[in-house]
Amino acid sequence: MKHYPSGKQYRYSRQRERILEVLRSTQSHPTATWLYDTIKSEFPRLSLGTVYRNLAILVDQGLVQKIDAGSTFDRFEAKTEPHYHLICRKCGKIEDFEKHFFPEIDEEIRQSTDFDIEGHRIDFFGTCSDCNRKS
Amino acid sequence: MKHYPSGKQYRYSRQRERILEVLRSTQSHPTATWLYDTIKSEFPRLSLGTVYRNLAILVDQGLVQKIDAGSTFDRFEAKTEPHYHLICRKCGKIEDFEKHFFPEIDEEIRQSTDFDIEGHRIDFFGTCSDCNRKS
DNA sequence: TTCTTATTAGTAATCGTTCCGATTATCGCA
DNA sequence: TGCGATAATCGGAACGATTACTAATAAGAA
Repeated sequence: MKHYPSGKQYRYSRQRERILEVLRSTQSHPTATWLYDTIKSEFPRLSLGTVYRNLAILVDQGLVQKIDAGSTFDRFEAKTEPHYHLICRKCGKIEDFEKHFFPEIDEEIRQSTDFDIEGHRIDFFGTCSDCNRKS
Repeated sequence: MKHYPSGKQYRYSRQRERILEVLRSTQSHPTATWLYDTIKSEFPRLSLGTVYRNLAILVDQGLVQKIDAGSTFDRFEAKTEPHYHLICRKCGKIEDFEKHFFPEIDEEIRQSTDFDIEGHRIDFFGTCSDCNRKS
């Protein structure tokens, strides 16, 4: 997703207002295309690019969260033991973290949902030591 | 990624063996393209499709893990309070989970790494109640 | 209203990933 | 060993989500 500068002042747009309304009114976690299809009848000339651009702006404003892997690429690893990942927000580097594992949290979750929980993943976000040194 | 049936018998392939070797020998979390570039010199006629297919097979065999968002689409939500996600492995549905939050695990991780930890994400994987009913 | 400039629509381009047909390699079995 | 069945490869085209570009439109200040 394109990065929009934090703190920028944006003009009002009916499309963006409506995108936020729809996002707030649903329990699901929509894709850009689903939002486009949903609002298209209200804005017959709506463009998919407009949906993407406004989502990026809403993320910049802190009104919307994007659920992703922190990277547009699939990444692979041969380590199959349970472990967590440290993901650097600046350079995208992924490091393994193996000092702690929390098997007990699966059990805590199982007690409050009807999902059949198989396991979990934890990603820690932050800045790696290399990027810290540079800035 | 294409799904390969679990438990299937696969024939030996030099390309696949090498892909696994390289994955096991690196600390990084490579992309398919990086693997392709890395072993291209050993297999001058290597195809990128071969890398993708063999990665999918290795994942099926449990020898490799794929790090992704569980979906090829970006997904968005307007809920900005901290919460976790329940992701259904069968239908891809994402549900919010808000009964527990574990702020203390950031602190535990901070003590054993030089990453500057800002926060974390937890995704629980399993089967949703709808899919459980159907099967 | 008028002027400036951010936003939009429409379309083309990009890029990671998957698919397809022809060729090659693996491997069970004679 | 050699044969036959078929899985795996290669090369390139196709696909799908996302981004980039440009002319037209709309927001908002004066």
